[in-house]
Amino acid sequence: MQLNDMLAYKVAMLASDLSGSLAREYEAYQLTMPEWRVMATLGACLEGSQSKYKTAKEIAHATRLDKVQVSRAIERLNKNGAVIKRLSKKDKRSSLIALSKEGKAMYEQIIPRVMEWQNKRLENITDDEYRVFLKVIEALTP
Amino acid sequence: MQLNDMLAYKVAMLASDLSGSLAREYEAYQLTMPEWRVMATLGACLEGSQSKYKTAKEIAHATRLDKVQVSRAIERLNKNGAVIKRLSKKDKRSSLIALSKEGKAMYEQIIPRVMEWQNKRLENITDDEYRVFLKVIEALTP
DNA sequence: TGAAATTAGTTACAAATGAAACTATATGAA
DNA sequence: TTCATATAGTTTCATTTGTAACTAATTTCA
Repeated sequence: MQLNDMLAYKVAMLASDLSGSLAREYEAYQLTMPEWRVMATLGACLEGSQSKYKTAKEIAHATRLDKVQVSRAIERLNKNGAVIKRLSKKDKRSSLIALSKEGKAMYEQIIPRVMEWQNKRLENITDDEYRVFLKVIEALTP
Repeated sequence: MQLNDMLAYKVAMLASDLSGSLAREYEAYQLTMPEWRVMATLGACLEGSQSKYKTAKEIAHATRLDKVQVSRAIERLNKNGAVIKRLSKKDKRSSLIALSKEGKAMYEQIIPRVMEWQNKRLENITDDEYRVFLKVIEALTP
């Protein structure tokens, strides 16, 4: 069996390539990958009717980062003014996090770049193929 | 845009899940992921007509690990007797690496487990779907 | 109630990682 | 040749990362 044939290896290669390539879109804003994921999560929830505040736990769940990474990302984003933090009255152990005005502006600058990056990556792939691709990803994820 | 919709994120999640899950198959042999990849590369080349010896550079290329990781993996595998190392006469800077007898035996124990693991993962996916999946991976990789 | 167990988030520490410097050899052009 | 440049692989060191311990608050149920 060739390493090339191996599923986990192939997917790991693709992931590392995609992540690295995508990172170039937000590195210009001095964001690390965990930081960008936190911002993306907070940005996404601005659109729906839900609260714009999320706890670190909710962010960890949405991004699938562990709580230490989330804590560190929030700390840095907060220090740089991209997110605000207020103590939850309901549960004094946790804070409620949201994008600040500056953070929202940054998010809105980055999102189109990410969309464009993704569209470019997908341009040689038909809708049908992509649908199957997503379905297989779904099926491979337990 | 939801984080969930994002290509790079989805693939990264899948990769981390697959790698972690596969790792359980070789962790029993005290191998780290780079070490397993090195062994898999050396094991795969036993089958063809090619030489069973590979340089660290060739291994780095095949595994897509960087040379530092390869150097460290080889060092540990060599210390544990899984690979042998002999100086290349052609180029005294580099060594030729191959699986030792014990290393080959270990490889042959692990490979069926990896195959089985992979087949199990793929069991809900049709051949056609898998073919498209691989094709999309191909198309996404520049 | 209230003591025991659980949970949110942070901190401290150890292991993994990666970039850059380094050693030894090889290549190439003057 | 010989000097400059390039390459293989290792070592060093700083950063990243993940695990485990910790603090503070909350929940559970006897």
